[in-house]
Amino acid sequence: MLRVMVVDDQALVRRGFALVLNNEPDIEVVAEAGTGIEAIEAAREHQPDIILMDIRMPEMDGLEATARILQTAESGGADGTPCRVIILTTFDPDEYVFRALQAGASGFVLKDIPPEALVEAVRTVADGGAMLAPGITQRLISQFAQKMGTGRNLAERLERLTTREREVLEAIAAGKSNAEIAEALFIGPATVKTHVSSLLSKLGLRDRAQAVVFAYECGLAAVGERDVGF
Amino acid sequence: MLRVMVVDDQALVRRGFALVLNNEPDIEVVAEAGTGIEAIEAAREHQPDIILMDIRMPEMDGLEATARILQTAESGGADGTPCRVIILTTFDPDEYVFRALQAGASGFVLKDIPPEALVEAVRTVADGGAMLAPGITQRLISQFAQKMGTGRNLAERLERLTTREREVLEAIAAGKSNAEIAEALFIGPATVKTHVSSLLSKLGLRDRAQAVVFAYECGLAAVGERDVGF
DNA sequence: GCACATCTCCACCTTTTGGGGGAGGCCAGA
DNA sequence: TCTGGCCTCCCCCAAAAGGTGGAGATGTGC
Repeated sequence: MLRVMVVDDQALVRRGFALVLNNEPDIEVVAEAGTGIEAIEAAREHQPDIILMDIRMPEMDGLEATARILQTAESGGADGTPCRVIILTTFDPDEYVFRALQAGASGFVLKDIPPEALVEAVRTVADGGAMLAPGITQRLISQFAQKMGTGRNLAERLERLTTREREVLEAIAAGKSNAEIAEALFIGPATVKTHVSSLLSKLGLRDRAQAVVFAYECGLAAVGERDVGF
Repeated sequence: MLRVMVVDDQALVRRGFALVLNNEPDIEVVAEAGTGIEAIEAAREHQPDIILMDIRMPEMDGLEATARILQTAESGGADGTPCRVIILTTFDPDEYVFRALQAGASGFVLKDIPPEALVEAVRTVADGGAMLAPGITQRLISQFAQKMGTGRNLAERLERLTTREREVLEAIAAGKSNAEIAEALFIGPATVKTHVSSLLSKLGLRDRAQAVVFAYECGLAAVGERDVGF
């Protein structure tokens, strides 16, 4: 039995969703909340599997509440069910989607979703999947493809470099000094300087700082690969 | 009427999908293809609205074919319908998803999808949305949140900087030299040096190259914002 | 064999960078 | 009022970076 909690500041909306969900034999609405604060308390008390969360609410909005609930759920740890959140909203501005996914939401659907689709979304998310409104999925894909696709034209310039020069460029993009690069590649500092000069000239760059920018822009380096512990 | 093309190297699979789709009053399977090469030709000839594309195929795989079809569709331009592709596969390794989205696919679903869901996916994608298998959506979200989330802890370090120092850091991340930064901010070169020294020390960095890395990692700079024309 | 590219290193030089000071002006909060 | 942070700029200096030109040792392909 899927234990669901519905969070929305409008009681009528809550009742509507609860009705639809309780109509399913394997779904049970075990709690309701009207504000973010209430949601956090109720989540702790009732330990639902799924939370349907509105964004606009008094006291604390749904995104903030989502972040806090999922955060404590993680730190708590001992839960058999990690509890997953589906954001339910009337609008779909990018910023909301963005923050919702950051907060750890597993779904983001619009309130005009057909009842069957809502039920399906709940089951999908409970099953470990994620469910986004089609338009949102579309935008997520676009952004994803864009981030990954920018490298295409620049990657051609990359091919003009020799293997060694690419290795040096990678090291530069890791924030290494010439001396550190020499050590890492088991070559002399003078050789590193040769490679650096060569790759800068081939790529039309002026200094290693620009080389770092180039490495990120063309995909040779990517955000998240590196620990900035230097 | 939605004009659909089915691409799969197994004739039986094609017939199966065609049967399901032709059963819908508003959907018509107008073409079939058994290889990537055939798919490209058939797409040009029949101009379908939606293509259901298998990945594993002889001669040319579905991802390559997808990329080519969407590329020529873009360059062709004059099409009323841009033609959208749904990848249909038995497996879902990350690499495939990745390349599929890069190639421009609007959907990525597994072949064990229920018939109704497939029909819904076709309609959704034809409507401008996108449809991914729940697990894939989940992973896409994770990656997205990860990319965006890395900034959190680092962004705190950012807050230790003064406004001016952040501006200088942004300029550094744009590949500017101290002299160029001075010009851009209407201050003297000496002042720039002061700010640079200060921000490097505050962030625990050694040189401007590391500062560029930091800017990208914490989200101050992002791939795609910059034209690497230097 | 010869041409060609790559990788390795050297020396010499100029420019840039980064660190350590110090100093004046400005403004907000105690 | 005075303190402290911020922005501005200066000096001097050492280290790092970048450019130029040259050199020997490998290959690989014609």
